[in-house]
Parts: sequence; structure tokens; C-alpha cells
Amino acid sequence: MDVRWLDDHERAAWVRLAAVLELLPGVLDAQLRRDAGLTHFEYFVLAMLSESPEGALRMSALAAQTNATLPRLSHVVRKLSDRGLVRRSAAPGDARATDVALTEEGWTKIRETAPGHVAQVRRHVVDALTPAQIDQLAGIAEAILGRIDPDRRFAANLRES
Amino acid sequence: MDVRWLDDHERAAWVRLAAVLELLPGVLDAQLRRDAGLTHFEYFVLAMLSESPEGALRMSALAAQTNATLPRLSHVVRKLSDRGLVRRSAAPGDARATDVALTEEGWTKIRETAPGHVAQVRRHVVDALTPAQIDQLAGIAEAILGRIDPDRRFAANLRES
DNA sequence: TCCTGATAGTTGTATCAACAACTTATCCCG
DNA sequence: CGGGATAAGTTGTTGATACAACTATCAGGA
Repeated sequence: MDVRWLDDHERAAWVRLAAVLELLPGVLDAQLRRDAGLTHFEYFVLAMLSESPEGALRMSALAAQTNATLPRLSHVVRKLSDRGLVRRSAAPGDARATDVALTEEGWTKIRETAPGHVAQVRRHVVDALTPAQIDQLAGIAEAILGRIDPDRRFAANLRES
Repeated sequence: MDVRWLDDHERAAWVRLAAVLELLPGVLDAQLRRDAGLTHFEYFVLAMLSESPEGALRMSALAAQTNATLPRLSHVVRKLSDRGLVRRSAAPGDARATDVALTEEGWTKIRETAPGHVAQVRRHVVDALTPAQIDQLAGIAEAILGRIDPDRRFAANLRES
């Protein structure tokens, strides 16, 4: 088995990407925990709901949009429900299914939280790049997604405010 | 508080980057768990050791290079030690400190594991990009790191083969 | 010398995510 | 109109990480 190792350019790029992969999630998570008492994943769940018509989604649809397994989502939704941010209701027409909807407090929470999160994204990512780099980044990430998520189960309708 | 929301270009780039942030670690982790029974973090620990002179490092130095807290590293090293991949020894000259070194089995493990991991990185990242994009990516990641890790505590001596 | 503060690590606890097992309901085909 | 197969969620258990508390050692100054 002979290995195609990375050349200098490739390694420089990968090493830096790996560092971003390691550090950036922690930075975003920390701000949300501190300022809103939310995990990044919990924030993302609320955000996806807020962008759906009526602020409600079927559990399995929500799981697909957030790239979560159903068990994971179930636990998280239960806790969000305990905190009064979402409400669960039996889905009309299919007795197996459950619909999740933002409560009034949930709407308030996401409206209050989004600006700080966007500011964080701006500070640490968007504003660090030139307009040309922004477009390059879109192309690069798109190309990588073509490999790791070929049928766009996840990234399809992503729209983080 | 008026918010500077993201425009279309910015959002396109961020949404895709966020998707990569969400999916890529899982892909890399899965391959290592399946083929080597190692967490990505455990692999990274072994890799950092393998690139140090003598294959040994002080605990705190290893923690810095892997961006881990000392408690986290302590737990992981204990388990790697139980599996016979590393050995802990009192550091000469400072009775507080601990040196961690790869065992012969540890060397074997990292040599066997590296090719598959590099292949994975190639398949999902490097080979998805043009040479121009490789260089763009290095620049973009570098710029982001300038914001999230200004004094390069982490990315300094990163050298993932 | 001795005392204070800082450094290096370990251990224990609570939180979060992955996986497996289970319940209930729906679909579809004979 | 059964009945097996699939789908939707929930619950329980395990493994992993963050955080806090603790022990032991070193460094430096009164």
C-alpha cells in the first residue's frame, strides 16, 4: 500500500483547516452558552423552527435539517420543552408523528439571541475575509460538501440567519 | 442595537462553512473509530507524540499542542496507557511533571493508522479542490485563525502528516 | 527559613452525544 | 382484512467532554 502523502501546499491548507475545525465550534458555543444559556445545537434547533412556516416542524424533518439522529433530537426537544421554549403536539393525520412548535417564549429567545450570534460569526469569520475570499470560501465549502454530503441531506435548506 | 445581518454572499459562504463544520469531524472520526478503534483526538495525541523528538512530551506541552485541557488529556492518556500505546514516567528535574512517550505498540499503531487517515483527508478535502483552491483555503483558514487564536497557541506547530 | 502564590496533574461530578432496545402506528400485499 | 415489514419516537445505557475541587511540588521574597 503506497500512500499519497500531502505536499507542502496541501499540508499547509489542511493543517489550518483542521485548526479551524477544532477551535471555531468552541468559540461559537461559548458565546451562546454564556449569553443565552443555549448549546449551539439547541440554538440551531430554535433557528430552524423560526424559519419554518408557523414555526413548527415534524420531529423527523427537524432531525434532517439539523443533522441529528432522532434519539438525540428527542432528548434535546424534551429539555427545550421543559424550559418552555417549544411545545410538542401529536401530529394530525399520523398518530406516530410529533410536531414541534416554538412557543411565544421560544420566539422571544431566538429573536434576542440571533444578533449576538451573528455578531460572533461576523467577528470571527466574515469580517476576517475579503469579499473575494468570501466567494472563494463558498466554492471551497461547496466542493467539500459534494464529497461528504453528496445528496445534500443536510445542507440543502440551511439558512442560518 | 442594530444588527449587521449577513448579505447573500456572506450567508452562502457561512451556511456552507457551518455545514462542513458540522459534518467533516464526524466523517473523519468515523473512519478512525472503525479502522483503528481510535477517537480523532486520541489519534491526534499519538500523532503529536510521533512528531516529537524521542516520541515523548510533557503533559502540559502535549495539552497545548492538542488544544486540550489538562483534565481531558489526563483521562485520555490514562486510557491510552491502559491499552499499552503510551507510557507515563515521572519527569526528571521536576517532580510535579509527567512525561508521556509512545511505546513500541504506539509507534506501530500510528504507522498503521496514518495512511488510512490521510487517504480520508484526501478523498474528502484535498482531492475535492483545485490547486488554486488549496492555496485559497490556506489563506482563508489563516485569516480566521488570526481571529480565533490570535497568539497561535494551538496552530503553531501543527503538522498532521 | 518559611510562607505565599503559582504550576502540574489527578480525580470526581455533571452534562452532552452515540448506540441499542423497545413501543406504537402505518403501509402494503396476499 | 390479516399480517409482516417499515417508519416515528421515546427511553435507557454507555462513552466522552467540561468544570470544579483537590494534592503535591516548585519559585520567590520577607
